[in-house]
Amino acid sequence: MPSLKGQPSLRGHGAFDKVFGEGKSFFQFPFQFRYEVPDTQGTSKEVLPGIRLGISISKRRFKRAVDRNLIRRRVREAFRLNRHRWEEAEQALQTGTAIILVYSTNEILDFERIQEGLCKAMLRWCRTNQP
RNA sequence: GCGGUUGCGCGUUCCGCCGCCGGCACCUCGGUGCUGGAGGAAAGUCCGGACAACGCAGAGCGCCAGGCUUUGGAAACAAAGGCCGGGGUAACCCGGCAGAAAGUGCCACAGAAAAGAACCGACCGCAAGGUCAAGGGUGAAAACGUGAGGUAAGAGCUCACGCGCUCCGAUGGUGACAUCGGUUUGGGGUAAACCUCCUGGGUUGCAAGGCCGUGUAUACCGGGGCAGCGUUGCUCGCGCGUUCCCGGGGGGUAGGCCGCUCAGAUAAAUGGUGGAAAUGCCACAAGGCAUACAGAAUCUGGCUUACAGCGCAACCAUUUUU
RNA sequence: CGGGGUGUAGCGCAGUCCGGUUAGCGUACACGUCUGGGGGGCGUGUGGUCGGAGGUUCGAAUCCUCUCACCCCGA
Repeated sequence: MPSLKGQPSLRGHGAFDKVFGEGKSFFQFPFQFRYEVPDTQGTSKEVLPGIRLGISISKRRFKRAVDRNLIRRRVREAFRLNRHRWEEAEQALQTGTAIILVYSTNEILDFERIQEGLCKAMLRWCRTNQP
């Protein structure tokens, strides 16, 4: 998974399983957006502040490793370039949180489409976080 | 010029901006600078090797792989050559290679018979019976082919020529083998059926294996200790022993480091965007579209599979001109 | 990254080791029949590139090689 500067990426079997098991989710094309519920009695004490991002691309959908690499890099680049748009919400968090983007379509989308979908998804996450 | 065959090689390049991973050096401790950063198949994991753990006196059985020759190689395998079969006008390409006369098995249907065969048939004979394997039909496959002699009829029964096999000799070649001569013989197929012979392989694999840390119930073994019980009424001694402590042992839990590499990974870094150039296709033009197959995970030698295009060399066929 | 397995009617499976006669069974589907009707029983029938491509063989679902899917196991 991508190691973004200053923001550790989401890694380790335990972390992934926790988000998939306990977290909430919604769907915004082309992603299934899974995120960790922030205030769980302060159990995540070792976690650094900010967003930890995980990207999941199914081997079932894309058989070739080249295709999975391409999609993952496009998603990560889109996240990096548009990060300023949800910076306020990110800094409002007291503790860190984890997000997993599950790429849920069978087509390899170009960068513009991925960027559009990612921004919509992130802004939607910001709204659910601060009502 | 056009088309083709073979062997090699390349398989996009450059610049601007914003970024990623590793290493090194500074230092205000998370910034700055320097530097390295996917392939010919990295792939499939089909064979090898290194390396690691375990096993091992020596040998055998079993299993797996290979099987013409020479050379290279640790082995897989490769290159050149030989023979056989197939494709192409040609250059050339593709496939195969010990043993079926050591033995066992199988050969459906059809057919008399599928391996030491006899139904129809031919001949002798009144008949019983006997001799024979030419011709017939079946089948994927039927017991050397053609001609002549021979015979009751026939048959490699004999002869000539041809084909194949065994052995011997000569010449050429390192050799497989080729050519020629002689000799013996004429009894299918299948070993990607069992098998025989020769050669190679101990087994399991980096999730191997080692170190550190975390740390809970305790089958079992050894040592120590309090109380207790037994051994004679008591003491010593000896034995037993719930529980406690220490060590061994097996079972279970989340993680880090080494192995692990001047690419070197905790779920895994090489990207995004803009502009030129090159090549191909389309178009009168402006211009437009496309640039393959595909992404390292201990390293390495092969094999196989995928692959848009382009360049070079040799050769073949065809057309035109000289 | 290493081991290992499975592809056969719409669905679930035999057959593959040891090649040959018709690729079989259950279920589903269609028709007939038993019943006043449903359910169920009985009978008949339809339905197969044996995952794909080469090879060995007279002959391949079966043997050999390559390839494509899917599924297990191993910190």
